[in-house]
Amino acid sequence: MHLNEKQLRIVQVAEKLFAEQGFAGTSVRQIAKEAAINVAMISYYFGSKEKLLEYLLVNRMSHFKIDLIDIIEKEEHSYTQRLEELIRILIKRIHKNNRIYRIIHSELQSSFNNLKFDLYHKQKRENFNTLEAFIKKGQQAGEFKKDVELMLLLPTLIGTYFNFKYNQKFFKQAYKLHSKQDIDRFVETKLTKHLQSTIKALLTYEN
Amino acid sequence: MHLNEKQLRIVQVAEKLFAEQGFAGTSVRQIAKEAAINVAMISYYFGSKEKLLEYLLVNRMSHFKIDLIDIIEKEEHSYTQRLEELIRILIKRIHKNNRIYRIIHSELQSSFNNLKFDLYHKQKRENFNTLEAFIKKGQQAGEFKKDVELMLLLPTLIGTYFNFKYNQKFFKQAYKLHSKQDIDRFVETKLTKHLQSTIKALLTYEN
DNA sequence: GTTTAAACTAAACGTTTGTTTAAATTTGCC
DNA sequence: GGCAAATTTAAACAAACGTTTAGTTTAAAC
Repeated sequence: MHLNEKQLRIVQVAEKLFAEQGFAGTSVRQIAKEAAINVAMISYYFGSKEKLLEYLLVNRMSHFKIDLIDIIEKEEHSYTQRLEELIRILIKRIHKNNRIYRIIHSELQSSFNNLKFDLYHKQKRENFNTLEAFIKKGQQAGEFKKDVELMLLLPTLIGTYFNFKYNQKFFKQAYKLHSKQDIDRFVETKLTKHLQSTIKALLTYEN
Repeated sequence: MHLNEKQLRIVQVAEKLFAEQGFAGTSVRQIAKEAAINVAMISYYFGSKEKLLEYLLVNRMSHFKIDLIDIIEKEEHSYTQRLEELIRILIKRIHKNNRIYRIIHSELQSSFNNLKFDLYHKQKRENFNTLEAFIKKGQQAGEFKKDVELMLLLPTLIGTYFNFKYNQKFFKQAYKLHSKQDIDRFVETKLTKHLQSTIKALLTYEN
């Protein structure tokens, strides 16, 4: 499905508002107003508000699968170096797509019909498998220690980012992050470095 | 304000539903039905749906301030031991109050009038200050290394927990956590241990 | 210039929303 | 038992909700 200019505007506004106010907290009239289109166009193009969300999720989720393979297989670098690069890419990707993650987080628990979240779970598992395989190889190579709860590595990475995001107002004043650029830079530098140090320490520190 | 039986039921049901479905996604009629009271009673006792949320937030937030002092000042234990105990208590507390945290996370970004969140920010800062003071003492004692992004320690702790929580369906099947007790035990053991190892590694591992 | 399908609009639809009302019931006090 | 206040109820309220309708405009094809 190729989106025309108006459809694109609807999707973009919906993504922003769903992320900020939740699905139930956003009315189709608000979307229409902000996208400068008639309310009926949402039903006309997407069928319903629910289906607009579905379109959003399914189409944006395809960006989720992280091309970690390229980084992981760079055998000229140490496992630690590759781990750092991997974390950098992961956080960059999540920061870029943080809106769709926020929508999923809030809708995942309410919706009983989790059919549209199957893809999410599938990609989550794939990402985990890739990461697990990499770390196990690093453990065999003796660079990473064993006895680590691998399943909780991604929650620590992703969770740290989102707890920062959810408490943005708090960190904005603490770190004097005034503009969007300030925040982008903070995520790219301080937050990424923190996570690199943390996971590296966990995987290499003995006892 | 002392709550009678019905008021208590309203507050408990509201907390559950707001956490699961969001504030906008929950209707007063649904709260009334689940609490087995008449819809009008919500307005009668709390004034409005909005004020019910406010009551919930203000009253439950008083549980947030963590009595870390007792642990921190146990000078017969090493800083590392105290750190581990501190993390255990923190996660236990968050897990117990996870609903109110979820409500705050989702409403914090939507509400412009963040007056009712001032208390939240205040307590967040206090908790951070306590933790910061403790770690700095540990650094002076030579037990903890320097050059750590202290401000991001709590996001890593709390964020890991909530990313686990938000993806509960995923972890339920991965770890075969069928009952609520299974989850409680997982949080108490595996997740807590993971965080203890992680933060300990970060604070003690050199380079 | 006429035809046809797609794009678009304003208005109306039936529900559901949070809240109020007015009457009924319960409670505690004398 | 009688009375006033507090509690509880069902019904009604206006406003907002997502969606549909019926009609108009636009644009391309012939």
